[in-house]
Amino acid sequence: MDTTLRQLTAYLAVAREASFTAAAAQLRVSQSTLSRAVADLERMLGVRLLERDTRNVQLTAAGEETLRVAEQIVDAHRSGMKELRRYLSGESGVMAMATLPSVAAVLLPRLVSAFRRQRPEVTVRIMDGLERAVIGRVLSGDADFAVTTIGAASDRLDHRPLIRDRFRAVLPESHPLADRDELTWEDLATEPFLAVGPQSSVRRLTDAAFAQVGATAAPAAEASNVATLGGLVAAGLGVSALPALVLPLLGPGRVVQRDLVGPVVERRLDVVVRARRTLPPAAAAFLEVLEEARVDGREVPPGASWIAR
Amino acid sequence: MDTTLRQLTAYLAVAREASFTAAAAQLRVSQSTLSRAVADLERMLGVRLLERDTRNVQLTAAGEETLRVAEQIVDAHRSGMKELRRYLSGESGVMAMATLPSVAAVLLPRLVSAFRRQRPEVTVRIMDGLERAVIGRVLSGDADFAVTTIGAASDRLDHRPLIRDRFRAVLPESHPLADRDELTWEDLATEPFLAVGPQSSVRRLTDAAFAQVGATAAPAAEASNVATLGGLVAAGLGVSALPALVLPLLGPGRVVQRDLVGPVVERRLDVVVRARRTLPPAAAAFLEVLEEARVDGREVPPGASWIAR
DNA sequence: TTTATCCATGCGATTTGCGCAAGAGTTGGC
DNA sequence: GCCAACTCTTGCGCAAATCGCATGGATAAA
Repeated sequence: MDTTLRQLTAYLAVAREASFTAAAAQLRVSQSTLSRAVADLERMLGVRLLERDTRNVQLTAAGEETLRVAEQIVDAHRSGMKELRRYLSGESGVMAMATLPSVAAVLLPRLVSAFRRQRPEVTVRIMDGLERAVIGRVLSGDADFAVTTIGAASDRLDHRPLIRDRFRAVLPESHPLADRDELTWEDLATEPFLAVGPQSSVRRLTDAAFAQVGATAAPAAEASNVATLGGLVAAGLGVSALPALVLPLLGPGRVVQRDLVGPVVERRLDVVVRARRTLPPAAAAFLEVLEEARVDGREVPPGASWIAR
Repeated sequence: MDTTLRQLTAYLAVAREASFTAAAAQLRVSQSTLSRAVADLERMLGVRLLERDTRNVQLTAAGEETLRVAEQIVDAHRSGMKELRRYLSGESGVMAMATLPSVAAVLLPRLVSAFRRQRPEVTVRIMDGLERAVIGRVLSGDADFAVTTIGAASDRLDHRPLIRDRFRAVLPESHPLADRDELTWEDLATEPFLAVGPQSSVRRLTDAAFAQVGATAAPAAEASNVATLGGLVAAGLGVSALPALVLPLLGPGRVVQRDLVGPVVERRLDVVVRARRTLPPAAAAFLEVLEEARVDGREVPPGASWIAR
């Protein structure tokens, strides 16, 4: 047989109070319960821990040592469980997410800031990359979840829509088409087109949109970095089309943006998690913040400050 | 309600083995017991810890964290109780004793060495001093016990005889009385007497012995340090009488020792402990060594190596 | 399709835990 | 010197927890 936490806790209280009666009041059990618990502990250890006459309770040398050990054990239990409960409630721990660079740079800062104010002890880990890499992070478990476009379904992943992000046209400030409030993909097809790199999920969508209106010309230039793209547009090399969320990353160049229709093209950002896996509590808490922010199903407005509330 | 060690241990085994059946075999309980214990733990924490289909048992993120915490707690209990049992058996801990300088220097070294060989992890603390200080150490609890003469009984102390230590005469090598094999206190009374300091328990006995033979002269000199006394005797300033155990401390001077009778005077060294107090296990173990060394009631022989065996 | 394996659960027996109340011993006041 | 008050111990009975057995349901392997 081995000692139980119950016994150690009982002994601890009695030894600290130097009284069975006082300890019983403190633990809200009857005094006889403690008498038995201590007697059992003594029997199991084979030593007298408390020297008790009817007036005083006094620790023996063995009792002192047992007190120290009992304190360690009970405290390890108490603090361990407390820590665990904080983890389970999402108050502490690590929240690891993977997402596209635009989401990471534009959407997350305010949300993370709000989340950290709510749960200051959660470590937030953000890994950004292109869709393929982001999905890979989730599949490998590096990330608890992702916010990303998702090209192909997988039975190893679950996903649900989070936000719709509409493409807008991007033109040099002085471009003739900049007069109009609204452009079409056919309008863009008449101009040299500046595209993002072929790995980007955005590229898939622009290619598809042009194909839909029967335009097949290759891009005039490609840049994987959006700021570079912004610079090229500002320099008058051509026009582009990008999701609203990406626009703040265009950089300091003088460009203008316009509504883009015919057709309206959106990319959909989903929350992606591993199938049949429960999220770590801190990550679940972050997802709540994410979805509570009324982002759900909403479209990203043209301005960048849409999440300000 | 709070988690019990039973539950944590059960979860630990299941999580480590990733199998209820294997864990049950390891813990030698039925598989249903573990199934319940884990379910209870999950219910109390309000989280699913193990994702189990009929083929695999897999930890959730919460399960991983719980595993870490459970390991800490169970390990703290296991190692704490192990340490405690070692302390209680006297294998570890501290043995603190107080004793007279002669005992400390002459009697203890061999005993402590034997004891340390037997129990290498016990710290031995020896405090030496004169009787009054030694007794004080025991009363204050600084020392677990003492080996000392004990002048006055106290109801706060228990004591039992350990060893008898006979006084012997000490003379300059070339002294006329050195011819004889055996001297009397009357013989010594005819010579200048070199006494130990008035605080020493030895002094009480020499004074009493001289009084018994009707000699009342004051000592020719006093020295609290026995080596000093030895030097004085060697220099021919007079003679002395000291317990056999003290003689090895006389120092390098050329002195001789002789049996001393008329009357035979002994000091008795007792083991002194606090009344109504249990000894720390390590101290009790040392006392056993002390009393097992067949010292009990024996007289210190003239040579210093009497304990060599 | 059958078989084997694994976890969950109903059931009954046993053990454990608990409080009440009485007992025993000591202190302090009258 | 006796009694009242206080404290720990212990007998007893009840309630709850714990356990193992046997069974059921589900799935993977043969």
